[in-house]
Amino acid sequence: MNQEKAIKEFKKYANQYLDYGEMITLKINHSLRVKDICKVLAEANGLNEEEKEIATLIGLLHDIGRFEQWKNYQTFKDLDSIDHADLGVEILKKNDFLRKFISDTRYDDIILKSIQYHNKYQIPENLEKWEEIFIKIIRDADKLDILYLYTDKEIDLELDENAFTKDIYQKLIKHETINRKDIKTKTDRLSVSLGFVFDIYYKESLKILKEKKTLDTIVEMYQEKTKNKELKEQLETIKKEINNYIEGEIMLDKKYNPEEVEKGKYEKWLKKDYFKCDEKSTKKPYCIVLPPPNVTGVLHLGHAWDVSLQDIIIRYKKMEGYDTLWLPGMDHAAIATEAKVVKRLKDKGIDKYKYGREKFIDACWDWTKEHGDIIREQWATLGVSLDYTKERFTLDEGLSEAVRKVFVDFYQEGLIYRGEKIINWDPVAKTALSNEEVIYSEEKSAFYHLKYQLEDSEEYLDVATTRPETLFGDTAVAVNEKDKRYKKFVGKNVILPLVNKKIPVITDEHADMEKGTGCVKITPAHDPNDFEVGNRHHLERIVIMNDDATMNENVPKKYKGMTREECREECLKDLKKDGLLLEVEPLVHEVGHSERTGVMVEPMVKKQWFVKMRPLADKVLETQKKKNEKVNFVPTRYEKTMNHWMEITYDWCISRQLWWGHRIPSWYKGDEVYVGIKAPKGDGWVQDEDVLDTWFSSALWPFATLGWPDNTDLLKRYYPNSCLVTGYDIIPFWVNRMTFQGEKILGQRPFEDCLIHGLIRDKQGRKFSKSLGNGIDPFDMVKLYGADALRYYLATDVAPGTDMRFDEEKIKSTWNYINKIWNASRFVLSNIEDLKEINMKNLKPEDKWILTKFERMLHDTKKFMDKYQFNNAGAAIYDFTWNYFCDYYIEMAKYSLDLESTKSTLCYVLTGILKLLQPFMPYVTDEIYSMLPVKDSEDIMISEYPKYTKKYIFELEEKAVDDQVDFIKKFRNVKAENNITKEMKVMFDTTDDNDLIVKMLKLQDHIVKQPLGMKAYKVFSSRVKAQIFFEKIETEKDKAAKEIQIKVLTESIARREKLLSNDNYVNKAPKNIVDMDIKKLDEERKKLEELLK
RNA sequence: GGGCGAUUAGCUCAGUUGGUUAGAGCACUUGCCUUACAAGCAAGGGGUCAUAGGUUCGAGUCCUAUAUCGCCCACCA
Repeated sequence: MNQEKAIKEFKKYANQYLDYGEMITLKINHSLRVKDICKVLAEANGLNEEEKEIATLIGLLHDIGRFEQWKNYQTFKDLDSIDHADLGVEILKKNDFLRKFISDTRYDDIILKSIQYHNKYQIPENLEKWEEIFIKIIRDADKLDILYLYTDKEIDLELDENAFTKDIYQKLIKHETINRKDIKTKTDRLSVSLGFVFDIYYKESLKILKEKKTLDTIVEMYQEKTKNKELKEQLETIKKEINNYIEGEIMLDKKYNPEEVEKGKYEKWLKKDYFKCDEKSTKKPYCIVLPPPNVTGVLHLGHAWDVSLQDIIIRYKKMEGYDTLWLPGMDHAAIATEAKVVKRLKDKGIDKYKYGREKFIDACWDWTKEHGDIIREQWATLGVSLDYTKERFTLDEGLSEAVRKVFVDFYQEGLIYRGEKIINWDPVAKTALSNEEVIYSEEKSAFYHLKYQLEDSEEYLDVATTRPETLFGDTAVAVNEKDKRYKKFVGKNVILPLVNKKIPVITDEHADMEKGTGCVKITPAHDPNDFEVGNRHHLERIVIMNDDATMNENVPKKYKGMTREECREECLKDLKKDGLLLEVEPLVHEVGHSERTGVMVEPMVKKQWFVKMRPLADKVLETQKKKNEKVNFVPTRYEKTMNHWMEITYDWCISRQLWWGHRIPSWYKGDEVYVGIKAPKGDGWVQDEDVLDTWFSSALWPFATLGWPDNTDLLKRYYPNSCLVTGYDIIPFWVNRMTFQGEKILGQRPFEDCLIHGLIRDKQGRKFSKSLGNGIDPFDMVKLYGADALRYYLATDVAPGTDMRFDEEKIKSTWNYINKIWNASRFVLSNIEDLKEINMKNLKPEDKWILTKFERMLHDTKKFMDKYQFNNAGAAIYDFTWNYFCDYYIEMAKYSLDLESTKSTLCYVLTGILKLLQPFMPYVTDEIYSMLPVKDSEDIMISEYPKYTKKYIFELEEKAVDDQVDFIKKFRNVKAENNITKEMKVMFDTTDDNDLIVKMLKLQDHIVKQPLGMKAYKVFSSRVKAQIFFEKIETEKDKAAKEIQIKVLTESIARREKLLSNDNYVNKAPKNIVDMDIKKLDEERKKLEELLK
């Protein structure tokens, strides 16, 4: 039969891949090539081209594993002539890349396992024996990751002469970039792709078992085939076992799968209204308002960090019995959003100004809706418990009302005024900017020394400037009064170059004798300092630029219409021509750029609205001195950041020449100005075209969202907010402004605590930026490791207030941690199914021990949680869970799983761990909690946080078991260090009950009652003493190690002896510290004695 | 120029009012298929806590100076 026909035939069966028998028969009969089998199966599984290729590779990898004679294979001569399995081995041996590739995917384990099993279950001679092995293997199936069973050589594949090895080898090389996740998925789908191998990949087999398909089918099939009565009966038993297994033990997959766990949970929580606050509740209120993300974009890692911290606080407080409100919302982000919408329209060929204000604002609302939906979806993915019924927007009706009221009130009080000042002008967005919106960056430039000729004289002034093009706006030259060099010039006029206008030489303190030449040209309309000088000397302000920073009619015709940059070039040329350019001195200096548009900011005189800051800032500084009224920053050092800002702040320019935002509630008619919440009556009034700085509205966020200016129940209950969480970069923009607004408007701090976190950087410590291309999408991390792992990592990686370097490895290791919890839970759950209630009677010492350890950990954890030290809280729980509960208690519990006390303890402690972790990992804890046989509430997130109780502190048992653990560790250490193996015998010198130790160390077959006549090594803790007898040849290395140990011990003993003989120390140091030293000294002496024997 | 912070293992970070032999994760070495987990278990190696002084019975921790790095603010004719 030719290959084509065979493939066609095989295709028919490809979808029924569960029937191994058929597959084998087919493949054998048709001599199908592995390549073709893979291809067909890939197609049947609906894989695309690329996946198909990977599938083929996986097929080969599976195949490598079946090879047994690899040890005999010596050379790698001819790719085409060798068996593909040989090739696999050779590739493994010779190709580092592939080794790594396979190692990364854990395939080397699979391969090793398969070889091991190959050895364990000998290849049978005939079908009868084959069945026996098959039964054995089915019995083992639930314990194994993967099984390979080879029939015999006859049914191996026959490769045709054009073995595909070379081809596949090439492909393997090509696929360096396949990541593990892909392999895993594809493997699952293809785990039965090679019919000549029985590979029951665990996950697949679980599915199959659950669906009661394959194993039943296979068992039945072999029941039919076999004539052996005994076998038939055995198979029947297996069938029963399988059924029990399906119904009983299998509740959780062997490996933690975040995708499965997280599916549907958020919807469930929403449906049950778990996130809603309860204004009517008698519980204590706890409120956080979410820093509203800008609707400009989607959430990034920084947001994920920010919301994770808040969610942890909210979930913790909820479990602690508070009525929690976490109020979500978004920020209209005036200039940022406007810039994005302008760009979007521009891409469509639409000009903002031609489009018109109304239509433009509609376009902004469309943008807002689109991005709002994405952001809400992202919140859901992260599992954050926001109360969506209270969601707000900084530009919604209520906020608009609040904004207008504040504006009008402040205006009437004189805290808001309109005036001409130098402001930072963004010539692209054509709007004013606040100081905070200007970013300074270094730029290469030059000091240009210009010749300002004295009127009617040959003498001149050397005026240095970095901006020669602004000379058209010059109205004076200033020198310092004390500067003797220029005394004679004062009061005279100089000729302004290029325009030949006379301007006066004046004295002003602004001119610094030390700097430059000591002469400053004064351009009052285009420099903040010069503006001040101009005010002092009543100088004319000549604005020389249009709003787009091109030169206007106040410059000579030649330059009109040029950009700033063009004008500078042209001026320099002309100055040089006239011999007025004295010197060009290269210089690097900081130049201000617009945060949003990136363009160089032009200082310009403009009429703008301002908030008078001094009285507001002073009020904050006053309040911050009062312990019970101030905003408490965590960490406290950020208090200084705010205070410093409050001290140096000056008037806040709040008007923006934009369309998207709160329009200024001010109307004009001729010279008349009306400021009010509503438009004035009568005709002819025109409203101010400008809108307010976005931070003006977000500064009202902590109370406007709760209903202010109405005195609502919500406001009364949740203001001041309990806590605010944000990054330190936002302190000047937002935290400060919320603080003075809250204190001014409501007379109280906006929030009691302010938890500050840092910025996220990449692994090299660089900021994430688009230009570097080092951005990480948090939701890619969620896809790979789950939201729980991401949240836990973000919350626990660094101490509060510090920057974080993003490290994917750490998220991976968090996955490991969750997997550990997952598996511990599987173990516990499978052993406490029949538990009806927690019964703490007849506790064994180890039960009391773990309960005590738990209580102690709980005590610490709560302390850390209350101080927002999630890194410490996380570490405390981690240490307990892994190093005490998993490594010791579960191991100890294995010997008394039938006792109710053990089951109760397991359940109690596991429940406790889950509850403590719930705020960090809401999804996986919800999943496991839901399977507990005994629990105190429907879902974990509404359950009570464990309360510290002395009831479960058992100091005696704690010490006793601590000592046993100490002994176990020491014993293992001695064993490992001395290479003591199976032959050892152990004798306990102490008569106490050492049952637990014997079991934990698996010493049952090694106990002797009398000392043996061979080398003995003493192992002792405070209470347990034992001797290990073993044959040992002491090597040089051992001797050297012993020497070092003796040296270290001797030094330590000497140090301690000296310390303890120091009366100063013994008298002044705390007793427990001294006692500790005495105890340690004693132990060290004993140990040394032992070593010197 | 003013202010704030950092410097601890190869890497990323903890380290509480000064107190046991300075910890964790990853990486590394050795052994292990151990009935929850091999993405695991057991054991181990690895640190002059940036440097120099000081206070103290005792300093990673407090003080002073220096170096390096980072951030914020201001200035920049």
